[in-house]
Amino acid sequence: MSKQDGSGRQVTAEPTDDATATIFHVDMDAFFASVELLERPELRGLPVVVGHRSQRSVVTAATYEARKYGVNSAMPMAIALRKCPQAIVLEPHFERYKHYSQQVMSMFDDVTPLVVRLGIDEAFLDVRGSLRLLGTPYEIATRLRQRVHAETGLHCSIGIASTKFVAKLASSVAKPDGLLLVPHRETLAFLHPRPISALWGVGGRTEEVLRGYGLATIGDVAAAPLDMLVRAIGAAGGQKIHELAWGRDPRHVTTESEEKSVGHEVTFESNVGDADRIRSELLRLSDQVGRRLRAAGATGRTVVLKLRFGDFETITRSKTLAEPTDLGRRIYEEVRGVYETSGHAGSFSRHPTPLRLVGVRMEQLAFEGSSGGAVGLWDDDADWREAETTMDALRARFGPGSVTSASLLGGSTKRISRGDRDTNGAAQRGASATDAS
DNA sequence: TCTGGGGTCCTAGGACCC
DNA sequence: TCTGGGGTCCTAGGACCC
Repeated sequence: MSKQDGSGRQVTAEPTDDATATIFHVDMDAFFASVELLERPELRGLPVVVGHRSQRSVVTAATYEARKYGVNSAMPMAIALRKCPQAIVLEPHFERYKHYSQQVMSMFDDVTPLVVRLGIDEAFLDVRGSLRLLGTPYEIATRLRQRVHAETGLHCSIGIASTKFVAKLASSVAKPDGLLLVPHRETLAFLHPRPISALWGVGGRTEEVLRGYGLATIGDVAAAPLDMLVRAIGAAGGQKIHELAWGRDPRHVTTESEEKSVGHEVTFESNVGDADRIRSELLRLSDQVGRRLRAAGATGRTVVLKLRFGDFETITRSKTLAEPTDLGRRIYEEVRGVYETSGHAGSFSRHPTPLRLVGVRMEQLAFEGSSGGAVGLWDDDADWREAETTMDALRARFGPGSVTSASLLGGSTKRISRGDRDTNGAAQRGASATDAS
């Protein structure tokens, strides 16, 4: 059924030129960790994890040597180090990852225009239109893997199938540094023996529920009556996994869609009860969100405040505005209003429940040029827009941390900026330049 | 020494309108 | 007079994914 290819990895024996399987899922192997090892080749073969060493951090990536000890990404760093005390912890360098990501993604673009990026280290490709020019899917994938390694030193795995879901599953089976083609007619034989947790959308909770119904494999889900699945996990989810279990997945590899929300959040090193400190974080986060919106040419209509308490209980409170905005200052006004009425700052303000996380998100985005008409603005907002645009320019020149809206707001928020330790000398200079304008 | 930060999608209830 | 049905918007929470 399957054989080893030249690099010692599993591939299906036949037929490798199955033109019904043209969808690739390309997944970089232990991406962040592998990029770090390019700079630290002496650490090859050792258990390496990427992540902060701080109290509340989690593992961002782990080499396969570390995974042998049960270490996985998203695992609390404390637990990872308990499982593998000799693990070498490296700080993440996101700019580096972005750089390699762009390099690799542009190689995908050379193969086909039908590329959908999934985060920083994965993509779907449909090579349907490239067969005549570039060869069979198997040949295209083999050359692509070789090129990625030759030009970056990184390894990737590729799953090839007739649908996205099966391709993704195939790449996970092929990992690491592998290639697996599942011909269309072998789809069900490939799917049905696998555990339900392999289904897209089935995480820990859903797996538990489905196991309660006696379902263990994808084949069990395929054989289960649809109304039982709907009763178990809801209408949409039930339908979806039933379709996936039969190898049906209508999603095409099409160009990416617009973002639906933009947000930032922060987990404190230790819980914070002080409402003023929370307000200053909200200002900083609102400012970041506004900056992201302006850079994307978008405005948002709904602001969402997120609070996580010491016991991990998480609440959100939102408010939809009459007018959309892309200004950090407006976002802050609204999110602060929501915060003041959330009960955290209000009646308990003398002894607020300590928070472990605060977040700010904008939803209901509208993009420049898209329908919906012009954004209505108050005169006041026009002035602020000018000020924040100036801040954007200063940041572009002097660095991201050079100006903060705390320094810009001045006056009543001086109290807040005092707690903002990011404000440095450059920020002060930037702020006065802005104030003068 | 227990849980990041960026998101998407779904559900469900209530308000409101016709 | 004691109560329909459909549609849309808003809000809150939760599961899941990378």
